[in-house]
Amino acid sequence: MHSLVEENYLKALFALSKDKGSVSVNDLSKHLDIKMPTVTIMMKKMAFKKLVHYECYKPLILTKKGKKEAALIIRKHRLTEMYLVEKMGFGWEEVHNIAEQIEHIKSPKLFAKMAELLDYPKFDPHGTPIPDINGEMEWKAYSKLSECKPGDMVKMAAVINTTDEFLKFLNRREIHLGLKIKIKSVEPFDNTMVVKYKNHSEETLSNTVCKRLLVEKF
Amino acid sequence: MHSLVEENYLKALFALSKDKGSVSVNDLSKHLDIKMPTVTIMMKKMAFKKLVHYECYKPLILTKKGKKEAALIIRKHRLTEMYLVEKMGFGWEEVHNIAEQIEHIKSPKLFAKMAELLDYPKFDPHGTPIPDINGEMEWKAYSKLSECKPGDMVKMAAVINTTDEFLKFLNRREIHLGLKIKIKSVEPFDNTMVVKYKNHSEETLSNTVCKRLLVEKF
DNA sequence: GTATTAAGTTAGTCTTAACTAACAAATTAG
DNA sequence: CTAATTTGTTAGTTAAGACTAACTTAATAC
Repeated sequence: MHSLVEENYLKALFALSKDKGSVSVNDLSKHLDIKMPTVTIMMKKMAFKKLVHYECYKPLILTKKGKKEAALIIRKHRLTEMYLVEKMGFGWEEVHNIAEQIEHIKSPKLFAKMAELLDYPKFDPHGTPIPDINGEMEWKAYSKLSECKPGDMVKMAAVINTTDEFLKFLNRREIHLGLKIKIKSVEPFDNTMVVKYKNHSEETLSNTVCKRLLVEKF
Repeated sequence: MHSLVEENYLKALFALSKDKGSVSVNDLSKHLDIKMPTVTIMMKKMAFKKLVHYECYKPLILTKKGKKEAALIIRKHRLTEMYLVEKMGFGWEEVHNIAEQIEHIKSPKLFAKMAELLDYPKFDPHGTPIPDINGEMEWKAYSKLSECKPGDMVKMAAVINTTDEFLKFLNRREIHLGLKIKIKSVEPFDNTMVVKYKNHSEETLSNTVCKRLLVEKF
């Protein structure tokens, strides 16, 4: 099995390589808050274990094996988040730090039981997909709220770049998954949106916020 | 906070000092399967942190602080065991290894929530008392089954020295907490007991087993 | 009460995973 | 296309927590 440290490198590599497919040593270093020389050394070790493709001065690419193992850690993380919210009554803004620790627990049975009790959930409390037991995961074709037009009616599907602070902000605005939102207008200067939902009078949402909300149009 | 390693030393010291109040370096070394020189070094570090009283060539004694911190780790362990059995459907023989890992999670909220959902349990699934939030714990005055006499009617109250193997043995014999047992006879040669319970025909239990079962007389 | 054995300590080494300082390669700017 | 900047690597150090070998103190035996 892998060390806790290695698991964190795997997760970071997986998260950062979402779009480009590869990651620079520099990005990984910044993301983990670990200095570059340490990252280089670690990449060589992980290359030896066939978790990452490493060549001097080239971008880092997870191997198939590395990708799968990363996805399985993320599976444990998201199952835990879902369990904490659904079965233990935590708020969606409280679960990240706990899941960050529990994801490293070595017990297939524990996570199998969570999955069973949750009836094999496909999404975590933030709408993010939970990889299956083989590490496979698919994003539905959601749009960013920031890309919607005035007049659109949308439903909140997922939150990205979740931080406690951002989730608390959404709590204060009573914005949650499944919420139906109508877009009233978009300020052309800074792309601020005026929206209407539930019994709220019109709310103004900055572009920073709208870029982090994924919605389904209908 | 303490490292995972330090927490394991604390737990071991606490467990071993149950009766004598102190522990030898040798005992601790054997219990943790860590060589004596390493233990000595660790004891000096923990003495510096005021977790243990250490003097060269003298037995090890936990400080008040060390005792409390050990009890709080044990609290997390036993709450977790109880949660896994009561809320997730695990068997009492499956939970030790998982709890051994979860006891190190840093999240007062997680354990507060477990305690709340379990309605502030006083005992774990093996009948062992769960320390309270201040690290206080009291054993009820149970007897060992091995110390009972023929004719005694007793109720299973707790299991000590729990190992997976022993618990599976009890499962096969359908012996569980709360079970009412009648002592038929004791073999004077090896203290083997013949007992009767539920719809079982007479069962024979070795002294090794009887010494690990705590019962309430009635 | 000395000799032997067991327990405890000291000194020195190893591994993992971090760091800084210094250097090398790649990229970007002019 | 060379110069400056950014990115990446190498070398050497550190801390935690383990080890073995060798030595010392304490306990036990006769």
